[in-house]
Amino acid sequence: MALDASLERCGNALILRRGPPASTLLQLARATGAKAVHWNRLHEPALAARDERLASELAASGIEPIIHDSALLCPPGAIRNAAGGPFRVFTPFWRRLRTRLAELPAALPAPRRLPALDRAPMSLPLDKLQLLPAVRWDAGLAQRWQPGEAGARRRLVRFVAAGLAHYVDARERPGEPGTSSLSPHLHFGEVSPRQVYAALQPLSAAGSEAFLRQLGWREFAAHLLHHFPHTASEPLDARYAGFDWRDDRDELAAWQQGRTGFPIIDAGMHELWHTGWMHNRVRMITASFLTRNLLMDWRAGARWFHDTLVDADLANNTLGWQWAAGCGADAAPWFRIFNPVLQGRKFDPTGRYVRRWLPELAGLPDRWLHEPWAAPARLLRRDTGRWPPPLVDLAASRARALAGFRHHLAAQRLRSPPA
DNA sequence: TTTTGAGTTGTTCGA
DNA sequence: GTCGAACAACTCAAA
Repeated sequence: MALDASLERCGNALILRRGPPASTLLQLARATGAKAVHWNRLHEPALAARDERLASELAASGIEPIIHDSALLCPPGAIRNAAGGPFRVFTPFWRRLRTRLAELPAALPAPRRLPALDRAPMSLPLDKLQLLPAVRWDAGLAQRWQPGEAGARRRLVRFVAAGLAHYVDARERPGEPGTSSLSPHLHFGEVSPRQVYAALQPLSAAGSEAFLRQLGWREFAAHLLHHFPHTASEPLDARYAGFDWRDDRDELAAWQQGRTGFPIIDAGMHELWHTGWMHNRVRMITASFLTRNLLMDWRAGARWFHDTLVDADLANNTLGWQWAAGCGADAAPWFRIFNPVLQGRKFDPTGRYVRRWLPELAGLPDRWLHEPWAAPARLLRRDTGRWPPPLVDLAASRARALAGFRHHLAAQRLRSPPA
């Protein structure tokens, strides 16, 4: 209840209600004599449409809707290419957005006082909202995250002071705390990208530009979903619309539960399950594995990530999965298939990440850590002996994917030859 | 207006 | 062991 605590410090309190947005807010506005309702704009298409309806219903009842823009550095409709259309390639998009950052209005501080009402309206108790799952799978999340503005602020300050200088090198190594871990806080609006931009000033520290560029990806994802709202469920690259993805429930479950036999994949899926978060490098490796080595529909992977990530964000998730599957804007080319053994060796060379999430492999020497099936039998102790054999053969599954994509794209060309 | 070059995140193969 | 080529096709902006 971090928000309630913040409001209390301003001399006020949070009021919880449950019901259809317009009628619930109208009732509350009448009970308190409010003349206006303020909120921040959301850009996810369904939520933007809901809020637009809400605004017109409030206005029709004489309550002024006042909408603020704090979720993004720049509203998605505002960035256009020379032809007036949306960008579909990141770098030109980022160059354009980058030139506009200096003109951003500064982030305002939170108000010190919010005068309390004479008669406090009724609030539902928090547990009435039933926000927590009946089966408490979420115990590990509380250890990793501190929700609320204070937790977000602390993370931002610590990252700028200690993380930024090593960001360029450390951000690719999942075994080290090299990234900001701000994603859930940004998603829930506990810190705004403009506050992050302000905290990075004067942008002279090593890593500032590289980190800012990652905020640029967040903007690009929102930009794409805004201009191409169908991409949450359909590929942006229409050539892939009819691709015949495999559908194997057992293999999907093995991937979800981290039982593929590939340590970097399984470590990632365990990290996701236990903390609600996964390092970005490992998101790419696990997504490449599902969509290419297992040749399964990116939407199945996107759904799992959306259900398990604490930073689950429709725009970012869609961009990431379509990138990995090769069917999005500026996507990985179809022939780029990550090899989980090479990726593991390259980005987790000392095995810190794999050993943290897969303790049964902790005793294996670095040399074999990313391919336990190839280790000499004398090194496999009883605990590592139960390690599942690889779910697929890497070379064969790679060849299957390449043949499948090549065949599909050739058939597409026959159907619709280039103009 | 047309041409040209670059573009987040790789792997494999053969010289 | 190292290195370059091949693996395609398309967007965008600068020249």
